[in-house]
Amino acid sequence: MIGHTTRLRGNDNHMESSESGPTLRAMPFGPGVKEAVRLLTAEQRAQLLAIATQVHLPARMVVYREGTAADSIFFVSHGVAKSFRDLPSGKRRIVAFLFADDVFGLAEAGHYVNTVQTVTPVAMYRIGLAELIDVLHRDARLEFQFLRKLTHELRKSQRHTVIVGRRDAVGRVAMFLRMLEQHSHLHGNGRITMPMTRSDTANYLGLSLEAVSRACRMLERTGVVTFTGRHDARIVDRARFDRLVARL
Amino acid sequence: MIGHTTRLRGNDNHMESSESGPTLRAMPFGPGVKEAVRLLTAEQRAQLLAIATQVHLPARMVVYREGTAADSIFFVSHGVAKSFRDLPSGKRRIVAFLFADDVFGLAEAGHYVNTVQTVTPVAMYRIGLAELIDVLHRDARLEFQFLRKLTHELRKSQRHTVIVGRRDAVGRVAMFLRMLEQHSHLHGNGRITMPMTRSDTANYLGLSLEAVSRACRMLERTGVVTFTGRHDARIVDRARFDRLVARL
DNA sequence: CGATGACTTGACTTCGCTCAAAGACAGTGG
DNA sequence: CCACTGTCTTTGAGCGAAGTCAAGTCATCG
Repeated sequence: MIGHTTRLRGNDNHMESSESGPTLRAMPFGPGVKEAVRLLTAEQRAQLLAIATQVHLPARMVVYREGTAADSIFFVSHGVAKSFRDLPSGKRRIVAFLFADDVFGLAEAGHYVNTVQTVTPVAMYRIGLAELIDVLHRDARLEFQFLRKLTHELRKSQRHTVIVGRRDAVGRVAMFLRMLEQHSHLHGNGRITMPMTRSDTANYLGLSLEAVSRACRMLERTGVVTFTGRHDARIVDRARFDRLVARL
Repeated sequence: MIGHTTRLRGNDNHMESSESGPTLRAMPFGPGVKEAVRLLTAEQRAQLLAIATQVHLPARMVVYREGTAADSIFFVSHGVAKSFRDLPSGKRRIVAFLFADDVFGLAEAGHYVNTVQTVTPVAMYRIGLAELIDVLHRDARLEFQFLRKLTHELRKSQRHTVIVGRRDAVGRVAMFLRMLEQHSHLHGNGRITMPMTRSDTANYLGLSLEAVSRACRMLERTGVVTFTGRHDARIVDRARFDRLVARL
């Protein structure tokens, strides 16, 4: 089910330097914090690490295919993947991009509903479904963090629906850039990395890849964004950019 | 925050004939069952009932508004509501329709993210957020059912995104009818009730209401569906209907 | 350095949106 | 019980924006 993988057992106890177990990131329910934060405590991460297998995949590898029996769920620790469905017409709809601190692999009726494929090289943790459920049944606090994460994902999906519902291509691309910016805001100040292809972007936004290309060119021509290389953008005119995003 | 309501305390213990507390409906993770089922046991429902307030609302009432402080979550027991956001342009996007056994009111940073308004008269349970979290922290099994429900909602939202991503109006309307059919399959055999207006349907599908109207007329003219009254449809030619749904 | 795949650009078509007006329905009050 | 009225819905004409088809350019990796 999984392609070629390099497996490192994560259960030889003590945490590694940069990696100390699966993580989740989400917006909290309550007031106060207004952006997504890491949800799990060190102990909770250790608890998950104990039943996890670390997996490294190169770019463009299929993690699992739609319809196959689901036995594991996955936690992204580094890299980007895409979750999609191929439609009868041959078109492909990307349902979500998966970044660090995201979970994927939640089944329906025992089978995965989407196909997941890496976009960049990805480091992730794999946990058997049965083991995870077992842990969750024992630890309500930990389970609650999953509830928060799922709620967060639901909102993201709803936002995605709103984006796709827009009529204008430039607006959709602008919203997409804004979304990516938040995921790569480690770089700071308008620098955005778009690891995925134009085709992936189009499939995510419900546009043709030509329309995405034209929209990007338009953003550049009007001086709102500059592209330094195909996968690196930079917001130049933040005010006009925000106006494009809001105008829907 | 809530409009005019008729409140019946749900915590005078013993269950009423038809209503014995909040419910959830979702597709299970594991194999076997292939459709959404009721998730909660009688004891779990009673447990929630103990902290719930029953609320009855007439049609077109706002339950809560986007951006207001979130202190409760709601369980629909009967009727239909819509969850939407009003966009800067004045357009409205309906993010979900809420049916019996659905939950709504999950907050983000202490505030509701969408506005919820009843479409038909709605009977529902209201539970204080603090009380619910308290119960969930005490009962991992119950909490797990919420996890299943949330996962189910995430899938529905993803499907919604795919629908909205379609280009053709008739296909989108057909998928919408199929969705409604599953929610009213109690009636059985192609009879579908559409409680919402054309305008609501349009806002849900990302179409203009004229486009929805034309699509319905088209479906009728080509003999795929018949409309007996504005809010009642019936699938006549199932084969061609399925082909319309699939052709995307 | 050459080839494959990704991206851009252009011409033409299509389909849904906008604007506009007329037709059905449901709830209200006489 | 029925006419009235506001809302919801249908239908039409014209326009614009994105899709499709078709070349041509660029980059990336062997």
